[in-house]
Amino acid sequence: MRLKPEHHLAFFYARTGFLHNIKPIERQTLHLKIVDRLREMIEHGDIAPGAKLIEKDLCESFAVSRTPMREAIRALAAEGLVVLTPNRGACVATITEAQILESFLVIGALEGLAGELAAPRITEAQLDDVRSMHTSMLERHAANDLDGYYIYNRQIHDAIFEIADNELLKEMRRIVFNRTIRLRFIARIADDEWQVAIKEHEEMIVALEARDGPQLGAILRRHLESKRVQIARWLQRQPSA
Amino acid sequence: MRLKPEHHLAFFYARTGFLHNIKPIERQTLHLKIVDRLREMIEHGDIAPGAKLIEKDLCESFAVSRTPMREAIRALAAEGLVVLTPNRGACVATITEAQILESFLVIGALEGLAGELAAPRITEAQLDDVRSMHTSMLERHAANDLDGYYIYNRQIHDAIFEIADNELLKEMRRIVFNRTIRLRFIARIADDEWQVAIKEHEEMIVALEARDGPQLGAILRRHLESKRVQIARWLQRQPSA
DNA sequence: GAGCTTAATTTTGTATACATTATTCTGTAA
DNA sequence: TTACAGAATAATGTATACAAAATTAAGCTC
Repeated sequence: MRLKPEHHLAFFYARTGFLHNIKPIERQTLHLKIVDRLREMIEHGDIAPGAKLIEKDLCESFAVSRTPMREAIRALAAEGLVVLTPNRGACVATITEAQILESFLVIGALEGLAGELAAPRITEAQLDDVRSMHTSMLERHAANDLDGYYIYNRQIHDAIFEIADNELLKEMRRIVFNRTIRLRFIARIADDEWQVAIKEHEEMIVALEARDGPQLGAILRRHLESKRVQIARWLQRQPSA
Repeated sequence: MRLKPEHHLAFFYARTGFLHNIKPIERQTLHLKIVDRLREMIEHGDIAPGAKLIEKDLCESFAVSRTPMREAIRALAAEGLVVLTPNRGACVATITEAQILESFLVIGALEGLAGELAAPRITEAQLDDVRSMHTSMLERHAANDLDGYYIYNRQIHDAIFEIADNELLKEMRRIVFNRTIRLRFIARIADDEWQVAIKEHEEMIVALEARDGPQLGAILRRHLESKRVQIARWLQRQPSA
């Protein structure tokens, strides 16, 4: 049966257990290092959404005591990557279909602003870089290499945020991404949607060359709206669970 | 001498010290309660930007041990309200003029999206509520009551985010506000700017009545841009430090 | 007194111990 | 078997103890 929007995408619920092949962590400011490692593992799906984080297991896996581990978990909870329940510990945050679609609206607003700011500021050198990424992206598309395509696609969007030169804006994007990034490891684009995305990227280059902020902002908002619709369709296609 | 954009608004640097008149904290899930209290104190300016958070002092003030206090500080650091330096503890985050202006750009993007989403969704009952807040706001303006004006102004903007019905969007706004809220306790609006703000609010009501999302979004982006310019002027006017 | 070196103190970072709350297991009754 | 009660276990929550780093103070030279 199909998942309702209010249902979770965490299809399985796993106890953490002892995790193998974990690099040891150097002493001092442990909690920051643990935060990075746990975030990486959560984003990469090594720890499933909804999985409970058992302090003891994680401590043994990382070979640290509970003090820095708890500090790390609290920090991740403040970021929204983990959910705390009093006296019942922490779970990896789950995300509903509705929340995924919500997040694309927010990312659209952020990318739109990034575009508005970036276009008037871009230097010739930066423009060359973006053009080069764009060319590489087209090559990956021609080779039907979706993973490669995504890498360059991501580079272009990252570059726009860099050029926009607004630290808070980048930070907000990072936070939103943190909560939806797992999806990018599974969602595949359809061919016709891919064509549209390419076309929108062409328009972005034109707007950048024209240093037209409002125009680039509008294109990016439209681009993210396309992605949102694409994800919505992909979720529709998913077979159940 | 004037502060350069890269200089901090934290004009004084205070050691925490024992804080008096602190309500005791009930046991269990202490760190969450401490987070709330510390956040409140930081936002209200009871602990100055740049002030170092001495664990021992804070623990004595709140009558808790270092464990939950450290967890709380780590959580606040993840929110960006506090800055950690390895082996040197935590300071209340400072904010530069440039960062303040950056934050208004981001808030503008978020409010713009909120407007786009809210206008097509608003019910007659909700519209009546907003109209009522708007009327109250106008009254406070007529009475030259700036504090009262800000309360209703805030209510209207909150209402638009509520009607937009996007949890992540609200969360992002909360995070951005957390980092700039201290400013709202000091920045005063000039009379002509006040007039402009009122006019923009009138337009917002019209767009809401027309259920015109793009229009409301545009107005809100412009409204926040006005605020940004207003804050920039206010910062210019500040006598030095 | 200024500037440096070094010891004393303070503060942060980590590990462990104890208290409290959840969860699981076991045995019994229907 | 199912349902429940209560004990046993395990997990989280908090406090304290110890280690390492940073800061401050003291002493010394010039």
